[in-house]
Amino acid sequence: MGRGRVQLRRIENKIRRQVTFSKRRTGLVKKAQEISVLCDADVALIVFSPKGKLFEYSAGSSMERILDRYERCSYVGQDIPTPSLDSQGECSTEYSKLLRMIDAMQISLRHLKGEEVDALSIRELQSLEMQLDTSLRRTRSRKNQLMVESLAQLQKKEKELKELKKQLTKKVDQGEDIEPQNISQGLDSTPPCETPHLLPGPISPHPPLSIGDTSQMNEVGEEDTGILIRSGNTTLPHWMPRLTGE
Amino acid sequence: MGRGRVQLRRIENKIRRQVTFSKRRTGLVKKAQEISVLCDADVALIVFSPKGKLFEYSAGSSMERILDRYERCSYVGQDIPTPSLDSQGECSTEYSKLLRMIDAMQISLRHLKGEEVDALSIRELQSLEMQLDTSLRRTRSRKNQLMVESLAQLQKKEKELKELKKQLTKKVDQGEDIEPQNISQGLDSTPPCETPHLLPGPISPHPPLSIGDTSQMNEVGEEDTGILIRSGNTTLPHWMPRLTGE
DNA sequence: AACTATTTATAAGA
DNA sequence: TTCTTATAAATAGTT
Repeated sequence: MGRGRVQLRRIENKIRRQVTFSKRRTGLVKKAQEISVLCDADVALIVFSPKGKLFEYSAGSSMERILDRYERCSYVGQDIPTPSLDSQGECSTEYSKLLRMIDAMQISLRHLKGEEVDALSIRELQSLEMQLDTSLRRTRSRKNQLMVESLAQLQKKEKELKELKKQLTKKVDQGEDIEPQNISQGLDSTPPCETPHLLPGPISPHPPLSIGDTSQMNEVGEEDTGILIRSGNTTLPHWMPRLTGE
Repeated sequence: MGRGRVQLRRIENKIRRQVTFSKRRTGLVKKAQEISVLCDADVALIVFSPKGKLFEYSAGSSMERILDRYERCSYVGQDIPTPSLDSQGECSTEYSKLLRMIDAMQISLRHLKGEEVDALSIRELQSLEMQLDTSLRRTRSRKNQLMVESLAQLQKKEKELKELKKQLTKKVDQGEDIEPQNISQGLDSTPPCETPHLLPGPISPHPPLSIGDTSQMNEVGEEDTGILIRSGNTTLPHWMPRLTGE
């Protein structure tokens, strides 16, 4: 996408490489954000420039959360790190203990994930079934609880916004000046539901990739309008349709 | 890039969302690879589909390496030269890795057991819910399969016994002598029921007759030699009561 | 999974 | 770095 065909190899010219890096990093982040929004996915992106500078971006959840989740997922079914040359006897004793533990846990995990159930007896299957049933109940219950809370928050927010709008309209009609801070105050103060995924992040020193659109990636803005309702409308969270749709 | 302008919001149509996710995920990975090659950068990309499936990609270094580096960076602020492969504390490095692994797995286990679900976000709860639902289906399906097979075996056995009985009665009526060994062959050779789990492979093509409860199709389906159960009496297996109980 | 009409991303240039 | 522009790429809708 540019005036020349792209060669898939390292750009030798230092300047050009730096420029390309900057541009493409921006593009990558934008793509990441788009897939997150469009497809309701959690995305984490970590980039180290050749100079060792860190750039990070996450969408859907915080980076920390996504990385935790990643570890949880990737460990399951993962082969156990090679017991690098058990050199010391003491070491390997403890080590093998852990290995056995991991082994057992992996089996449990697989069963709870419905894998390898062919290896189970009827008795075991029954107990597993009960366990899963309980888990499912609790999970659904908790999910519902959060949804209800979230919904309440949204309704409250909507109400506040309407009120605010009314006041603003009134002031404008009176030709008065409006304190921007008032607006912020009105919109802020949100402890509630599912974090919207702004960067809590440490990095990204350089800023504002003011690319042509609503990029919410960057800078640690101290304040933020926070939750789900940006762009001043009543957009509902992604799970909302389920309340009525199913 | 497509026939319509892209709306920056969640795609409601499930199919379209899934397709878009797949396409864009591919694109994202490609971009990540390109920036890595062109600009000599290390890139790590982690994506969770809305269903909770993990996709990962890394370029320049291994995912593990990049995440380690990330953690170090995010604590401090700037890069630290790559630590050459475990050179010093081989033992403790490996060991602590196992510990972390165990830690992560324990959390997964708890969640799958419906414990500590309060710590999860709505998103995560949804994905957990789907996972559990799948597991439950599979477990029930497999259980049913075993029950059906077990039942079939029992019926077959019963039939054989009746046949045997008929023959014996006949012979007795004819006043003939009967070989005790014949009887033994017919009746014995039987450990307790509930043995259908020694099979190496998938079992039985019998459709899951709706015995226990409603369950869905199971992806298993292979040849079956109809081996199993060597049960030789008409004692019902322990799970029988549930057939009527549920 | 393939095919295009379009929209997007971006390499060069300024 | 940022803007502009010509062009290469990505991809939404369709088959």
